[in-house]
Amino acid sequence: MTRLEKSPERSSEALTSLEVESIEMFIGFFKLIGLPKSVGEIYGLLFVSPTALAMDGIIERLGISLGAASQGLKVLRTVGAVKSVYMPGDRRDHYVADLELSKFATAFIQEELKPRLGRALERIETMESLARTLPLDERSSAEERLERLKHWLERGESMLPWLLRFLVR
Amino acid sequence: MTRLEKSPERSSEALTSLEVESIEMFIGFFKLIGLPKSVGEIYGLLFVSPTALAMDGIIERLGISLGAASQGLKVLRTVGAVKSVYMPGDRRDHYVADLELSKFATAFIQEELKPRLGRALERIETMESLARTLPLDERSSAEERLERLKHWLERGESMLPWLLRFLVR
DNA sequence: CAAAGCTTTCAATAAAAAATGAAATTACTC
DNA sequence: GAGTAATTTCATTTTTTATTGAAAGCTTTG
Repeated sequence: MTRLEKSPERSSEALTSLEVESIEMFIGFFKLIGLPKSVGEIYGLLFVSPTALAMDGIIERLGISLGAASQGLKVLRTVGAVKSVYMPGDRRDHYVADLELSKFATAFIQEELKPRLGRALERIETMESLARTLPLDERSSAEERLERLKHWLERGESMLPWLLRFLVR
Repeated sequence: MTRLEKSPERSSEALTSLEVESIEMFIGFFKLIGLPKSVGEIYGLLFVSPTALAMDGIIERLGISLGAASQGLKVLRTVGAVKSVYMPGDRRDHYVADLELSKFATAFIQEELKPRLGRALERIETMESLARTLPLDERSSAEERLERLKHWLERGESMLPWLLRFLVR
């Protein structure tokens, strides 16, 4: 059975302007949530790709390294932004962009925002006990501030479920 | 009229545990929205400070450089996270933390999120015209994806005013 | 208006983050 | 199960970002 000549498509051709636009846009979005350029590049390319792409195709097209591609795809997979698709007769993994864009935001909220708010609220408990050991004049101002911060964090925390619901539809 | 001996308070004493907790917490929050450590340090210190602090006090207490302090305070001022307070008989500026914590989030939304969404939506227009020049088979998949992304971005944009209203009370 | 105090600026340096690619690992094929 | 293809890992290098501190620029004071 004759096997593939690897990625015969337009692997090493220059990026089209459509691809460039997409890539630039997603680089920006991903940077916003703290992900490196290479991750945005990969997603941007996949987003406008009409076919699933194998890792070596991505590498050639974007001119990034093996390591960056592998790690970038791992991130995208764990965030659910990309999924791999079975291609009969080809042993490479092939990737497509998952179009549920809300997943990025959701992952960011669940994995960054929510835990950070939780930890901050714990920290405030600690700070409140520390404040109780202060001389009275300093104590009251510290306590007021902590109270205020706590309030605000709780407010933020209470908003997250709503936000998540909004995002998933 | 006898003038100040500069910052007679506890300027160069080690940080208290309360201060350390506060600083660590704010470093984390500020990093989340892409601001450097020094900015978080300054805000964290000011947040639990019962008195307004001058720049040289901040420098001594935190052990950061003049430049970092000046630039950090500038950022905090422009974001509205800190305000300077007049201290009679002292020509240095004195800073206090603004307790309207929502300002950070608001500034982030107004200055990062909103413009980025706007630019992305423009970009999509461009991409839509580019897509129209594609061969038919590629064209329809690209158009579907763009349509979907556009929808999602518009949704996000429509949520921002609500979010802002929620944050400001 | 000169001198001193305070703040900002910015070129140089240091620290952190990301990318590279060779080597190790895993998975598939015959 | 040996051989090869695909993928991951990770020590090193590159790039990016933040910090430093000397010098310049304001402002106040006497």
